[in-house]
Amino acid sequence: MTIAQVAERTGLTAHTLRYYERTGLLLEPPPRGGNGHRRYTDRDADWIRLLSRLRGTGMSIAGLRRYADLARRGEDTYAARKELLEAHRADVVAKIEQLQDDLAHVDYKVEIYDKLMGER
Amino acid sequence: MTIAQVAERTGLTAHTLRYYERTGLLLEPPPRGGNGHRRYTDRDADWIRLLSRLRGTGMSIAGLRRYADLARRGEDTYAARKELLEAHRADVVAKIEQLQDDLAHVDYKVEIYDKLMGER
DNA sequence: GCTTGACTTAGAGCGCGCTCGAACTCGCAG
DNA sequence: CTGCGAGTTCGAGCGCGCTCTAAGTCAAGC
Repeated sequence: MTIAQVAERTGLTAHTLRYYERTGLLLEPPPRGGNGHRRYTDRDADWIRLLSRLRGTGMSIAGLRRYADLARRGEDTYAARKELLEAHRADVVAKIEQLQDDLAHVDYKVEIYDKLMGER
Repeated sequence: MTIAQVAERTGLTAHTLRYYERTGLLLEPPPRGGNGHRRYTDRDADWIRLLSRLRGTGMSIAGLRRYADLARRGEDTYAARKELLEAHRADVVAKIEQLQDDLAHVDYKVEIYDKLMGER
């Protein structure tokens, strides 16, 4: 798979994919074809999709790097990786709750406008 | 109320409060006491808390400014303000859904670790 | 009178996560 | 042979939202 195809499949840009690689987020740098172009496997793409989803939930690049570092060290780190994900999960749940709470106040404000405008 | 008290009540820092003022997020600059210090009213604090909550839900500074600009123009803009909030609300709801979706994938990944580790 | 502490200003600096530009190399189609 | 398009590298630049520094003012307490 070319970098453009991975970009397509993950929703990231080719620029970002190279940046992620540079910054140590891939398990290993994808090998190159004869022309020097990166050749990604499906597993690479799956890994990157996971990264992308973790980013989507607000995990920092540093967090992703920690996770990648663990993953690179093999199955000894299953427990640590699971813990990392669970800790992150808790963060996300808290964030969602905070969002819902803030949203309730926004809703309240909208209601006030309804009343001010005569409940049209 | 002093800037420190508003900071306390809103969870923002005094630095940030001055920054928000500079950047046009307040309805009007708070008047100064004899010593040149800002004197905030409860209504100021309420407004800032709303700003803070909107920020908390991911509204950009530019979005807050648009909202503040409308608010400053008086009751003619009730409808516009309500629309702005409702549009933002929709964004937030979408974001929450996306978070939950991404979270489901993280959960799935955690389960995989459970299995790999023998469901301890 | 001096220190302390809370405030003031203008403006610089920063951390994050990209994002882009410039210059280059390939392989291929016309 | 000449483009063209897709890739490459390195490094700079950027947008956002603060965050902080430096230097100053003022009021109150010792």
